[in-house]
Amino acid sequence: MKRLVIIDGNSIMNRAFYGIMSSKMLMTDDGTYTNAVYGFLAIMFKIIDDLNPDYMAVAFDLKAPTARHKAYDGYKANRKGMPNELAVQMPIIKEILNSMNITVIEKEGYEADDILGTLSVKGEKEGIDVTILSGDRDTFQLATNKVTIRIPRTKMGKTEIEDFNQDKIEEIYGIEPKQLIEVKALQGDSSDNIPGVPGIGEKTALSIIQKYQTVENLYDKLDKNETELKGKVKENLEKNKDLAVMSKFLGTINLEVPLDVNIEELKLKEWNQQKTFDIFKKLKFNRYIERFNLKGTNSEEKTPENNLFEIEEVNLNLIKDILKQNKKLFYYLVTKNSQNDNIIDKSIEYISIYNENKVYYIKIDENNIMDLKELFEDSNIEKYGYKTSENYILFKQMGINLNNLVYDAEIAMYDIDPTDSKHSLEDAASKYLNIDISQYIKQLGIREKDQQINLFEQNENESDKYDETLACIYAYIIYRLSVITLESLEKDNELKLFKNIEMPLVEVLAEMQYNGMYVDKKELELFGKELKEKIENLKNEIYELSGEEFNINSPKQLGELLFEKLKLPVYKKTKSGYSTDVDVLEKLRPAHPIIEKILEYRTLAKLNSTYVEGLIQYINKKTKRIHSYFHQTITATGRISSTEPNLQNIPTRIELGKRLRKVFKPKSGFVFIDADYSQIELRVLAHISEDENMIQAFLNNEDIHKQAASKVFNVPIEEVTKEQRSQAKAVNFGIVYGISDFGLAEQLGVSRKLAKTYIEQYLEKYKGIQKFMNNIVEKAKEQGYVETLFNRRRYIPELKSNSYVVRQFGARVAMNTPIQGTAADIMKIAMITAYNKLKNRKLESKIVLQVHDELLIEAKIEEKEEVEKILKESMEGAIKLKVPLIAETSIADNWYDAK
DNA sequence: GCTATCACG
DNA sequence: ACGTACGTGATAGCC
Repeated sequence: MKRLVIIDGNSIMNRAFYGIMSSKMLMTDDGTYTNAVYGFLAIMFKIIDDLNPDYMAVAFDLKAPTARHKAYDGYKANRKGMPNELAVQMPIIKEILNSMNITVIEKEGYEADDILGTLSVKGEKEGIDVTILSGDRDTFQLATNKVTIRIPRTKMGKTEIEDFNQDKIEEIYGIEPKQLIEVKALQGDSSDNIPGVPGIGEKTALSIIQKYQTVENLYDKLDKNETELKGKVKENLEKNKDLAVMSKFLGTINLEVPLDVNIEELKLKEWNQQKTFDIFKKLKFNRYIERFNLKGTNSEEKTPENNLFEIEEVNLNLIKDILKQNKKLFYYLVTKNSQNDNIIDKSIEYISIYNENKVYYIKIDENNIMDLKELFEDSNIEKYGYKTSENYILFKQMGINLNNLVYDAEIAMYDIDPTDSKHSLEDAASKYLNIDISQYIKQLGIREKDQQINLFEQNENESDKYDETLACIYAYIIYRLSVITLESLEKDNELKLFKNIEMPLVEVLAEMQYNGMYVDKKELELFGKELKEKIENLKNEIYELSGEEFNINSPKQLGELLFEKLKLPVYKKTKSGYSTDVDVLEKLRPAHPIIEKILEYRTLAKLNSTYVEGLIQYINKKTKRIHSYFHQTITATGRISSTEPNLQNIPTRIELGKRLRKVFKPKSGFVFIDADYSQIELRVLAHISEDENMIQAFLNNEDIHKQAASKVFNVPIEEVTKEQRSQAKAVNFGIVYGISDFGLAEQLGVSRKLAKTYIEQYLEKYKGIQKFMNNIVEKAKEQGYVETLFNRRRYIPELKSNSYVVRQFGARVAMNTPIQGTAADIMKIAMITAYNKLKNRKLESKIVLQVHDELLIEAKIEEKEEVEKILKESMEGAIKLKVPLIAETSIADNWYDAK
């Protein structure tokens, strides 16, 4: 006799999820729970072992409402949605079933139960033994002596099963299985929110059905007053006939679901080995891999995963020989701290290299430095590395020019997902390759340094061996990452971005860091002294006005003074107490003379601590310059960021702060050439939205904020007041940020209603922008991400959030990222172009700083005209848009005057 | 290590 | 009814 097993997918997943949850939450490296999937498979494999079925199918519910929902709003209304930890596992189990060639059946408008029922009838008709595997007893109504219901139960961590066929059910309940529908009609079912007849429980319902067989017959007899029922029970039954009839409908499993599958198609087939292996590997289901002896293609390789890795200490000449054929160098640099005043205070200790399933490490010293130089300067050999900007500088400090750099693993991963902040090779190995590096090293029996606690046991060799092994694994990981991430970039249409923009930019940013900016330390210290004197005076004035001494820098203490002692009005609160930020203080300014002093104190304290004291410590003793890091893999939009120190937020808006820029100077014989993109983000917006009005404004070289004011306030352009222009400017900013009336109102200090009319007016006049904003959010929801003009991608999972606030944020991000990101891409192109022109023409002028829409070059006086032209042309010609790109340049002897 | 604040585009 | 402008980094206070 042939046998068909039909599994109730949702109910078994549910069982498995809650069954295994308590003991341990299984998880993959990226934090996806796998416990339900694991448990489901355990149950499924057990039934396959037990019954050796010929056919198999798994039925799932779909979200769409069924006939039952349509008939009764309350149906399953008290069901909570499944927890997210379970929901994420549903697609995984389906994928696995798919790889095992086990049929998954789902049908819109029907529940899994209906599919189970329909298939079981079909199977029985064809003379097949049927077993239904389900977690709940609702399916008992389907039992016959050919259709068995199997219920798994978890007891003390072990799964036991119980089978129910017609005989067994009759024995237990004293009625036929399908009469359970009648029982339920009277009794109801709280878990599905089926009402039943009030006052009737399991015992009563069962005894009634035992006597009267069906609901219809019962009511027939009741009508004719032919029953022995009496009292409350009778009364309730008579009063609630409607409920009983509807409950019967709700509780009846549909046996006639229109399914276009034949039993023959459900025949169990060979698994797709590779696919199943890949998934199990990813889920870390190693026990299943072993149990079914699954083999994937990569398991034959010599990799850290299977302990076949060979590590060799070699001479660099061997590597040079090998690479004569290969032309691809996968390397990782190990550094040590340097006592010198290096720009990055490290030097190279040794290098590891991967080549064709072998890894090598080479100690670097005076003897082989020339070999290293030859290798890395060879422009016929492609370099594949990690944190290559830092590599570039480390090499440069040794007199080596890193040539033909084609791949940086960190940047590749950043381009794939710029919002992922995990950048380490450990994270990458686990995320992209499913390799657990620390586990692997443990397997080798090498202990980490900090685990070698006992001094007598401490072993120099072992500690070295640990570092060497790790470095070798890193080189191998870089190789593997290059394969997988380049594929991924190609798939996402980001390969050009990576190859033509991101990788060439590495050298530009490294050079910027290497060049640094000269700072006149004496002048900076003098400025600091001036600040400190003023701060001291202000401090005393504030103490006098408040009548006590306190820490003005402490928002807590300041809040207590202002709002408790002085009883000033509270406009805004923070999580931890009163807000004392500028907005609040500005409002309070007329209320008390102390406010003005505090504001001034704040400004000066900030200038002194962040920009005077802060900057001084970064002046390199040897070069007298500041060598900030320019990070390429931090921002969500593609912009560069700057740290240690951040040179992208040196004050400029307030005059006193701006004076700081006077201490940034070119070296003697040089000048600063500064260039600023004019309105780059609005120009980008005009281009991608194709808005006619905004394009015209830029083509005619109009004042864009003035034009906006004229549109928003409906006045001729000549009559726009200063105030109106400034308000419209804020609207333009708002548009770029992904406008909200609240935000604009806050910014302008007007009512939300007024802000709303501004926005409506604006979008009414700039129809193209309105269309763009709507479309981009829709598109982002559909595909899950937005892109810049150069296909830089940012995923926006926020759009799927349950929280309105988070979804709104997602929408603003969808609007802002293509604008800010495209502007960032354009600037990167301009930088690469300018850099290459300076380099190719062997000019001595150097790019020293980028501030998003501004580039600063330290130019040799003799080269200044040529360089100014290069800079302007590189920026304006970076790409041709529907509107011109304008870069305004100026030449000066310090950064302050270069504006 | 987190929070509040403030500097920039 | 809810509670928001986009993207960053550094410092000081406080637990």
